[in-house]
Amino acid sequence: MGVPSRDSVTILDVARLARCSITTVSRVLNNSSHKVGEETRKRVLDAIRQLDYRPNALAKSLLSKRTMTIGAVVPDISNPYYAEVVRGIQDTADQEGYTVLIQNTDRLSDRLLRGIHILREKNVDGFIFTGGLHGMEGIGELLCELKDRTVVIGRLEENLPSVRVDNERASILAVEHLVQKGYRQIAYVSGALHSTTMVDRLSGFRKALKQFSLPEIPGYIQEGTQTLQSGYEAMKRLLSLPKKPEAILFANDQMLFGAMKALSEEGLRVPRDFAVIGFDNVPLCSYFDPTITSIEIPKYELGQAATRILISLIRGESPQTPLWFPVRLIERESTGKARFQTSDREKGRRHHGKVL
Amino acid sequence: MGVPSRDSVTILDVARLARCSITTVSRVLNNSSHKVGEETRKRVLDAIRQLDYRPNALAKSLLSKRTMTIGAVVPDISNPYYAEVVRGIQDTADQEGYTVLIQNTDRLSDRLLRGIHILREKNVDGFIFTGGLHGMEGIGELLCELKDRTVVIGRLEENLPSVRVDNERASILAVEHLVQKGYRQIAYVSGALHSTTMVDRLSGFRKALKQFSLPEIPGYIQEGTQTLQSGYEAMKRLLSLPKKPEAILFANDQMLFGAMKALSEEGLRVPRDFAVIGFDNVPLCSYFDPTITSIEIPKYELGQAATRILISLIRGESPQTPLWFPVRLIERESTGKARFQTSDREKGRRHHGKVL
DNA sequence: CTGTTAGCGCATTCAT
DNA sequence: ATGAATGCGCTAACAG
Repeated sequence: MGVPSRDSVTILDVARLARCSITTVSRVLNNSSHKVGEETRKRVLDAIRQLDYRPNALAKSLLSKRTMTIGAVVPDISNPYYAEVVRGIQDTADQEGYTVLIQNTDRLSDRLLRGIHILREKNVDGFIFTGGLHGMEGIGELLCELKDRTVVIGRLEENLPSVRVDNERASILAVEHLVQKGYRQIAYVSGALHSTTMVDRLSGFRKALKQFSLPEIPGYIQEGTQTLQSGYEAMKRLLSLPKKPEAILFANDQMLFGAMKALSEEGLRVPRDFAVIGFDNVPLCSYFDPTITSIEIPKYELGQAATRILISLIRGESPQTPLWFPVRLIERESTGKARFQTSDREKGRRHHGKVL
Repeated sequence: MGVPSRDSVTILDVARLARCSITTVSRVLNNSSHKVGEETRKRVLDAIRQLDYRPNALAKSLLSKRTMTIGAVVPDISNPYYAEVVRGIQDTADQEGYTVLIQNTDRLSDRLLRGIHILREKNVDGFIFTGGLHGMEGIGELLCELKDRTVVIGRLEENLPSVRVDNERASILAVEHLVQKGYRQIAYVSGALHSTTMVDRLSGFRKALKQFSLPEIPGYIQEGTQTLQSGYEAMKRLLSLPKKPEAILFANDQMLFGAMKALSEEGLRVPRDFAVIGFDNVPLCSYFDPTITSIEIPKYELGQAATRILISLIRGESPQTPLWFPVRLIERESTGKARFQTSDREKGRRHHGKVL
């Protein structure tokens, strides 16, 4: 089926084979409201099939000013968190006939700018930004220029359409959970603070300490870089503190997993010696030993919603925004009973050091 | 800087402001070999800046037949393995001024077809395929049509330019390592066999058994689906076997991690009770407890090389292909000494059941 | 050195 | 019901 067609079958070729004008071909192609004779239509359809004709999206776009392409600017596609968000974007875009162009920034402001530049040059119909740069200069006005075709996941820029999760509240939720479980000396391992998400999670943690009248002990807030290694290192620092925490909240699961290694190296166990809780609820959480309590962020859904909003923006509609997404705490073993909680008799034995 | 320009500044606007013809503008834009007067050039450059003019890639492409876009067809971008490959593709493409359009197939043949269709319609200059569908019909001739602008990572189709790793040899390497460590009852947990990669890893395992004169014991080859859960389940099945294996090779690290949970649920430990070895060498391997021996696949480099080859193909060159990439075995604790190997006195106590 | 012109492939007036 | 002509923004022949 299909002639060994050269790649450049144009609408003109079809018209010739169907013995009609390109206008007519165009009409059956886009089933235009203009009436086309049954006879002719059939001939056209036939010609299209025979030639394996596919309309050239470029030419169409040049005319219509719409490329049916949206641009997504993300920190790093190989980061599982963003990979999931992007998948949500792609699937949703695909359903609506859009295609997605991705730019990685590695959280570098010049790469962000460059990414936007490239996407504009490629005439994308709209933009989705995620992985906000905290405190980045100059980006604001640039984005405002694109206000009518941009959606932000998070809060890169206040007055842009956006899709969000309440990271502050999520941290509070986590601390509340720990408090209910009887933990009071709570430490926090933050991610790098150039992301608004990480800024919010940290400030949520601080608010929670206040709210539950917990002490903020010096050294109990460590900053990592979202990586396994940085979690490992942060944990080492926490372990070297004179007064060790009872529970630790990590700004993402990766750092938590890194920290687990630091713990096992010292013969310490979770939740016996420490309670830990993570952020993101990656699949491994339910397969780790012990299973890990974590705050679930609806990554795929964020991408999906952002795309839906963007497309409706492109269509000239006025979608509701910002759209808030709920976060949930998934309780697992890692925040179970600690040794010092097993019985009243053991009270006071808390910090007598590890037991082999 | 920059007038609040409507988004439709064309080359004509620039020409008018610079009081010259669009040709001249075009010339300074692409620093054409045609000489342009210093005076004029300056005026043009100025106009461009004032109007914040950016050439329309669409129009350019329509003319040049080149979109500076390449299409990548992958199983699933949210799979960390492919996310890494894609990052290699994107970075390399970006360096060369190309942009990347990604299509996810979820390993469904109709989505593969659809993906190719979309990419052709968008006039990508070339294709990269990865995550080969094993035994897929009809795709061969379609791909051959695109032979001069397609690179395959793996072996989707034999006679296409490609970048490969020797997955068969990798399995043999793994088994060899286990044999050297003194293990002989070796089981294998495969991934889903619709991917050529998984087919090769399995056949490599079988070859290795022969090569080292090891027994292929019934039930010692399990098939999973690359997920944590399927690894967990496969391990459960292995544990229910009358004669349990001494060592297990997993076709990817995810399944191995899932299996670790099954082991710990039974109070079994690695490498004390079982040696395990994975594929892919994901970062977590060095942070897990115990650290995991794994076969490293140069994912990023594969994407990078495929892109380089594709671009040189597009340029009409004749790059060397197929290009083979080496695999390495990264030895860690998970293939260390087993209990039955600790001393000669313990010989014969091998399968006396677990010890708490 | 600079400008005029002719398309690239298509959708869309406006005629017929 | 059908077609001829126009132009989207740009580059490349081809004149001057």
